[in-house]
Amino acid sequence: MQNEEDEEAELEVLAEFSHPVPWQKIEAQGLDLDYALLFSKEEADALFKQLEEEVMYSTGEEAKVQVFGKLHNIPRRQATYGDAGLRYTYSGRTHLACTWTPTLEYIRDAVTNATGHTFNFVLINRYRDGEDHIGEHRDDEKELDPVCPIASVSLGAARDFVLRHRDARGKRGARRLEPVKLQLAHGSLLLMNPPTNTFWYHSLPVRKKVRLPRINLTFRRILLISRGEEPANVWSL
DNA sequence: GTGGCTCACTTTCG
DNA sequence: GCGAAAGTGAGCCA
Repeated sequence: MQNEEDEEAELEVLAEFSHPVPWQKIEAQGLDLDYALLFSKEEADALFKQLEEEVMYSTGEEAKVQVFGKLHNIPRRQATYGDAGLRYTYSGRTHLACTWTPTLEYIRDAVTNATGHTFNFVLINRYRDGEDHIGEHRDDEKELDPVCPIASVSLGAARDFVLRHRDARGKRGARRLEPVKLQLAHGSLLLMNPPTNTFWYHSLPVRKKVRLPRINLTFRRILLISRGEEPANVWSL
């Protein structure tokens, strides 16, 4: 009897977030992605609005990066939230994660419900319009749990997302591997499964025609460091 | 000491 | 005008 009640309670919890998620699998050499629409338009609209009110983005020196000897403002806004005490470094600067907000916890739990994975950290990138962007990079830091995918939730304007194999980059790519291009929609979830981030770089290029903002949340699981004080290095997409 | 890697802006080309 | 690609260096790390 008790077991039946437990099962019922568990089903209620699951139902809170359960959406019929029709996953789309995207595969190439060393690349393994799952893409789905996680939130309805109405729910995504509401979440976007709440995040606009709740999220506190980095300012000042934390929002700058040195590239080729010159200091630039990063072409987007960034914030980090997560379990207490988690830290990360960005271009030589260490940041402390803010504690979860109710909206971030809701989205995190929805992602967990849809994927079966748990996350202790989220990097938030806000792209004001199509001029804001991020260059090619990988999220392959050793502090990330190697078996846990990185889950990317998109809210707001749809933006192109481009992946390129590491051997196809540079003046003359060693191998002819076509880039993989996706459009990340409002309310969508993209899972980057291992070993994608070992072999593939990803970027969010400039798109002049995009006039509206986009908020991207990349949920990760950072391994807790038992000794030493090395911070985790975390990027984005 | 050395080599690999990283970041965004500017310029060039199609 | 737009998008893609190349060229640009200081700092960090193994």
